[in-house]
Formats: sequence, C-alpha cells, structure tokens
Amino acid sequence: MSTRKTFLRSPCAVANSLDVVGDKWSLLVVRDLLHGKHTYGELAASPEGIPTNILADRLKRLESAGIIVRTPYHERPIRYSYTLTQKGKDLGGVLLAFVRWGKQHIPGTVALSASQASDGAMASAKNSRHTPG
Amino acid sequence: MSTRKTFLRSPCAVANSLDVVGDKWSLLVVRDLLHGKHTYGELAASPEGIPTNILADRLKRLESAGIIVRTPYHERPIRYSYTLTQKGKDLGGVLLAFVRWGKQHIPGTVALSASQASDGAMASAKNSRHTPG
DNA sequence: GGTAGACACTTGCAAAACGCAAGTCACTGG
DNA sequence: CCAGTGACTTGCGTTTTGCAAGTGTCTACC
Repeated sequence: MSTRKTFLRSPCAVANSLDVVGDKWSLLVVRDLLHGKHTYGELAASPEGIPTNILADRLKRLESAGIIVRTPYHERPIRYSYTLTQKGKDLGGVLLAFVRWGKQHIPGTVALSASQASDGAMASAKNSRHTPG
Repeated sequence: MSTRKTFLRSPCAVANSLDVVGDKWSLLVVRDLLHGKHTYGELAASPEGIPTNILADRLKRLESAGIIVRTPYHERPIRYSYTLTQKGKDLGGVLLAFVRWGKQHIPGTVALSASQASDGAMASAKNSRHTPG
C-alpha cells in the first residue's frame, strides 16, 4: 500500500513531517503510546480529552503512515492493541523538543512524557505527580 | 504578560506547545523567519504556498503568543517587519527534531532549514541568510 | 435469562478552520 | 491618469473538528 503514493508539496523535511503529524492530536497519541498506553480506551482517557471520532481517525492515519501498528489482543469481540513502530518511536525526539520548549516558555507546564524515550536529560519527571497525562 | 492568562487544558508541555504551534503552518512560518525572511511578501512566497489569509492570521497568533514581534520598517504606507523573539528562536530545536525525523523517515525530503545549524547552534541563527527553502 | 455495564468504535450534525480568489488601501512610477 | 506592488482583508465554499449519542460484542451479577 505504498507505491509512490506521496506527492510532496515541497522537499522540505519540516513541511512533510507536519503533513504527517502536524495537527493538535497526533503527537499526543504518540506521546501516550510512548508512555506505555496501548488500548483505545487508555488513549481516549487522556486528560486532554480527545474526541473518540478524532482518536479513531488519528489511529487510522498513524497506522497508514507507518507510525503505529495495530495487533489484535482479543479475538471474539475483536480488540486491538496499538504500538509504535521504530518510525513512531523516533518521534520521541520531536516530543522531547516540544517538552523542552513548553517547559521553558509556557508557565504551568510540566514534562509528563517522552522523557525517557530518547534522551535522559529529563528522566526526573517521575517523582512528580503521576495522574495519567 | 505572563500572569495566568490562559487555562491550560492539561499541564502537559507537549499539549500546550501544540496548542500554540500545533498546526500545519505556524512552524513553517517560524522556519522561514529563522531562515532570514522577515516581510509578509517573503513569507507568502514560500514553496508550500501558504494562503495569504492564513498567513495574516498566523502572524497575529504568533505575535500574541510572544513568538514573533512586528516592527514597522516603513511609515506612510505602514509596512511591518517580522522577527522572532527568543521564545520563537527556541523553536529551532523543535524544527531540528522534525528535520531529523523527516529526513530519516520520509523519502524525498531534504533539510532546507535548520539543518546546517546542526545541533545546538539553532539559537544563533540570526542573519545568516542561506538559500531560501 | 434478563439486565447492567464496559470496551471499541461509528454516526450525525453544528461549529470552526482552511483554502482559493478577489478586493482594498497606500503608495510608486510612467 | 493608469498600471503595478506590498500588505493585508473579505467572501464563500470545502474540509476538519468536536460534542453527543448510538452500535455491537462480550462479561458480571442477580
């Protein structure tokens, strides 16, 4: 399902990355996945309150972008588990950059995710509160 | 300008960063500004072709978010020059993370910005004026 | 075996954002 | 006076978002 399906609107890596994950929700889903969540219900329960139709749509998009994979973990009422591919895990660097910027420039924010993903610089985000999100 | 003017939908730095620059165009504007562009016309001429109403809106949003500042460079037909604040320049780290990810995972993309600044040097991207992206 | 949940989604709209084209305003140059 | 440029603004149709409610399949309890 991927034989030259992409016309790039420009060769810029930033522009094309944003075409894939440049919306308000995709990276939050990746963040939660990186955090160890892996079911639809866990993802839907994040404190930002993603609408369920958006979540379903983002999961489809992220899957077809090769960022996550969907594997059944229960058969008869079919239930899927979502996990990051390497491509998805590599977004940890982007998440970390956002965490750093947000912590530095938006008062009241803390690092709740991505800290141990690709850089140990802020692995101390665990001693704080740990309500999911 | 930082006395709890906004209700954060969650304390997560990623979520709040995305509320500010989590759309398809804002970071491209920042990229161009980092690249040395600074007038409306230069920004509108980027290869991704941002619609002018979107550009005008993003410039307002980025200004009220403290990411850019607008200073007049011509008086009688008033013309403004847009430049990044430190907060805006610090988004270079995010851009760089996107460049890395895009180059690694999206075939056909190249780093047209932020790449030659390598790792930590983004913050010093002032007026180097490389080839426009 | 009937009712009550939970989980993983879908579906139906209304509201907002986006994107294209065209228009405006203040000048400059001929 | 008329064409043109730079910096926006306005109109309007399309797309995406967001809220609520609904569906289907099971498990739990009585």
